[in-house]
Amino acid sequence: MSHAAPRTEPAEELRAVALRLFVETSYAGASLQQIADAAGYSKSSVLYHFASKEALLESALTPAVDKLGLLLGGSVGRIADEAQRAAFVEEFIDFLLEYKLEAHIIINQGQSLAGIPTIGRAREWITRLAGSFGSEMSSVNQRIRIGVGLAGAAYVLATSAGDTTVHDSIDEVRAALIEVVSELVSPSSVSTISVTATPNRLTT
Amino acid sequence: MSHAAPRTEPAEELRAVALRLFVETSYAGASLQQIADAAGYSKSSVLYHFASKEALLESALTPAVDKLGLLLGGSVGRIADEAQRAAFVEEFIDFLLEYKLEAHIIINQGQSLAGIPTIGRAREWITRLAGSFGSEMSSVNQRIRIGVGLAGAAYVLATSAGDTTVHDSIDEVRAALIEVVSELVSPSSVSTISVTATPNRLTT
DNA sequence: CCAAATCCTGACCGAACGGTCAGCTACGGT
DNA sequence: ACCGTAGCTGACCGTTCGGTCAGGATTTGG
Repeated sequence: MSHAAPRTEPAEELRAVALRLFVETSYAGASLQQIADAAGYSKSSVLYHFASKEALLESALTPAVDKLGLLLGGSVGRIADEAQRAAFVEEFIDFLLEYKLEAHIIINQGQSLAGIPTIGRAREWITRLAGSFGSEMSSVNQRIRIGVGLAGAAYVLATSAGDTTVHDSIDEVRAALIEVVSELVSPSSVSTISVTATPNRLTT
Repeated sequence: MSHAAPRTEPAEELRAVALRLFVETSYAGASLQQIADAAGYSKSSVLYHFASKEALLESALTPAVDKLGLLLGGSVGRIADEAQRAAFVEEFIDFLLEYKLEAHIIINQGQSLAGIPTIGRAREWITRLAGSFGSEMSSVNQRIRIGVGLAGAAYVLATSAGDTTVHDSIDEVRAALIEVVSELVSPSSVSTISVTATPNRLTT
């Protein structure tokens, strides 16, 4: 059955192409025809591999949402601890780095796509995450810090992925994001960041 | 005159409804029929007031983009100064507070709508803004701080507009946003931020 | 060799899209 | 009374949408 792998699996390539187009144009704006053309297949072929446009979206998002559930399900109660929170931020940034496009869709189009099961799951996880942060101190200030940090980080990553410009090293971006989000989430103790902080270093 | 809800001018109400739907669903996802239904008019009536769907979007965004140009055009050179940068952040947050939905569209759908003139103008302004920030110190760290701050602030505002839980006072949100974005943009001088009470109430 | 399964496609469908147009009503100016 | 115009609408047009279906290739197993 699985003798040779001549090229990347069609379903996998379709997922990747669809994900890209769902971010560039929106889910509603990206048509099956565009996805098929971009992947080099016919529209019928797309619907052979995936029962519907919605199924294609779900199939493309499922790995990310599963990992999100794993990440939050395992450490949703331990965010209160100051030290472990830093570790969580690092994990979360890595999650965003791995699933830039998926995160972008969930964040920016999550509201209108809340009816789709996988999206709904993701939104529940995020709500639970926000709740575990807010249970400790639910001041407006704290909530805004968390919102700006997480949404801002996700946006910067997802946009840099689809856009031309920046070709910074991933490690640099990762370190900077971990630093700034840690600073936002835990305002008091910035100094305890174990990541190499490079303040104001010129690249050229 | 025997219509159900409309008290304001038809064109103005159509702009408002369209703006809301363009954010909730995307520009591509919101149809003229939906907009017309939501506003209590027929699709033909929408196209009587606005030449096309694109013209409707432009008409709805123009005030915000004009103000953005005014804001950036007048103060693109003084951002380098540390003290005036704080004032600029305050102005910018007020801009975001006044034009939440418009900012959300420009940020989240700007890439796919770059061909539309008004959107293009807005994106040029933002590029110039980022450039004026980056000219001083273009480290990866700094660029990410700015990106997270501005995008995060805009996202938090735009989402809170269409979402639940609005019991936060506007002034509280404003103060918190100004504080956190100032902290992100000017990492050194965090301690003393004087938030002047500027009336951000303007009838439109 | 044949049958079954896999992959892929063009032709086609009803619905919805953005947009055009002729015509309706209401009303102010003369 | 008349007319012009502003506001609004239903009917209609061509196109594209997501989705169905029958069937052409190609491979595989017996």
